[in-house]
Formats: sequence, C-alpha cells, structure tokens
Amino acid sequence: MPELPEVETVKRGLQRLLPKRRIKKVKMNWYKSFLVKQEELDSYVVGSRVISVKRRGKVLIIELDSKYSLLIHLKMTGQLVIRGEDNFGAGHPTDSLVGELPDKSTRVIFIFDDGSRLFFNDQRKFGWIKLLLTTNVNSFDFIKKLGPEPLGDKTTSDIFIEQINKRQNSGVKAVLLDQSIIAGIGNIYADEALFLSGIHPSLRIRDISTPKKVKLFNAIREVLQLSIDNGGSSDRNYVDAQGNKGSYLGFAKVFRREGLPCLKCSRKIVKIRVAGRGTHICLYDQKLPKGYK
DNA sequence: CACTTGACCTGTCCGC
DNA sequence: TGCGGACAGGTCAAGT
Repeated sequence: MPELPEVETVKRGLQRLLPKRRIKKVKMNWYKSFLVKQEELDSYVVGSRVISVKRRGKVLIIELDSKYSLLIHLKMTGQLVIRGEDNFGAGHPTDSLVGELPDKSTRVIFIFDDGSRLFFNDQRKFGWIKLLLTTNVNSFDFIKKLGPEPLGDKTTSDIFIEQINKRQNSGVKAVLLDQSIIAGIGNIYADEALFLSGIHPSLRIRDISTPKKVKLFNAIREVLQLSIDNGGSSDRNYVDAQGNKGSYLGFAKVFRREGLPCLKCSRKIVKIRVAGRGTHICLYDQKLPKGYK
C-alpha cells in the first residue's frame, strides 16, 4: 500500500537518520529483491556513505557518495525499517508492527559502520532495489515516465488538467492510478479524493467539467497532505522508518469504510470494482449521469 | 487506443 | 481444525 504519503513518511525518517552513515555490509536474503552484480555491490555500495534520501512518485532515492544511487520501490508490502544499538535515539517503538528483525520477510539488510541496520522487508517480494549512476536516475525508464508530483510547487491545477485531459476516454480512477499522468496516487487516495470532490470513479475525463477537475485536484492535494501529516495509512503492512504505523485511515472517509455511513449523507458506503480494483464510494454523492456508459 | 487479464508473491479471511 | 478459494494492491506485459 505504500503510496505517496507513505513513501514520503519513510523518506523523511530515512533522511533524518541515514545521511553520513557508511554502509559496511549488505546481506541478501532474497536476491531477486536487489538484482546487482557482486562487483557493483563491492565497488559502489559497500564502503560508501549516504548523502541524502529523496522521493519521486512512489520511489525512494538514496544517494551515495560513490556517484551511485539506490532506488527502492516498496510496491505493496515493502518496509524500510532502521534498527540500531540505540535505535538512533528513537527509543523502542511501542506501537510497532514489526518485532525482532530480521524476520521471515526480510529480503535485504544494509549494515552501517556504527552497527545500525536498515532492513528491507517485503512479504510479497514485489518490491525492488536498483543501483544506478546518480547522473542516470532521471533517465531511468521508470522515473522518466512519471508524471508531475501532485504536491509539487510547480504543479498547478492547469498542469493537472492538461495531464488528465490526455485520457479523455478513460474512467477517472484509472487515470489517477496511471503514474505517467500524475505520480504517487494509489488506490487509497484515488478513492478518497474522488469522494471529496463528488466524482464517480467510472466517469470519463471528457464528461467532467473544468471546475470539477479543479475541485478534484484540490481534493488530491488535501488528502495527500492530510495523510503525510498523519504519518500515512497503515492498512496491513505499512510502517515508517522506525517501524511505527501511520494513522491516516482514522481520517479516511470511504476507504475501508464499506457498510459504514457516508460522512456527507449517512447512507452506506459501498465497495465496487473499478479499473480492476476494489473501490469505495457513496452511490448518492458520487453519481453517474442517468444511462451512463 | 483503452480496457481486461494474468503474472509476480504471501498471508489472511471466509465459507464449508 | 483443515482446506480451497477469493482477495489484497503496484506495475508490467500480453491479449481483446
């Protein structure tokens, strides 16, 4: 489930804790999570220091002082959790979802020179780590294809509308999930933003008025920011860099609220399937025009 | 071009 | 208690 707010939360934790630490050793429990040649690992990862941690869409970028960067995608069940002798002064997390590490879902361990460790856990093994020359990060296919950052200063409603207008014939939820249109939105925040703006997820882009599109853009920014402020959403697996859960789902208006009353009209939230995904909506506040499709 | 399905994986939950 | 199946969701590739 890590979407933009979850990845951003992890990024902030890593950026606070990792810079200047030197990687002493990398332990692979599942090689497919980090496809890298031993020579590259030895030359560009082991022995290098972390300069900074950034995020682009749902991807984390850890820049090393070896001219290389580690790119990490958590996909659905990835976690990046730091542990050390003193846990970097963070204390022992009380509401941690993860216990002793490593555990059975630990795929890769980065061991630092001060004895602290960064665990890449990934129950379903979909996540990946890549090693790239820092100068090549932006031309890496996955990064290159990403659309604008929804919370970026330069991303105005005009730019958002220009982007989604490229998919006139597609349902709006499918468009929001398309990372090349706008980066970072996943299933949770697509549902939340569409509810806030009162748009049915199957409505085609061409059938949405410009004011509604502006409203949708503002709703996207609102839910993403609210979630970041609350440390993201912990549905099943997600934890931050210290193993703590996020609390956004306590604020969610539709996601995982099927059967519960809509917060606008108190009718029941229903779960349907749109664009192949479980989708939570209020049928009364997110109507399709009569005879639509 | 747009949409659906399957693949990649593991764990949980539900019904029998 | 066990077992099969549906489901969870990010992305890509292949098929319709």
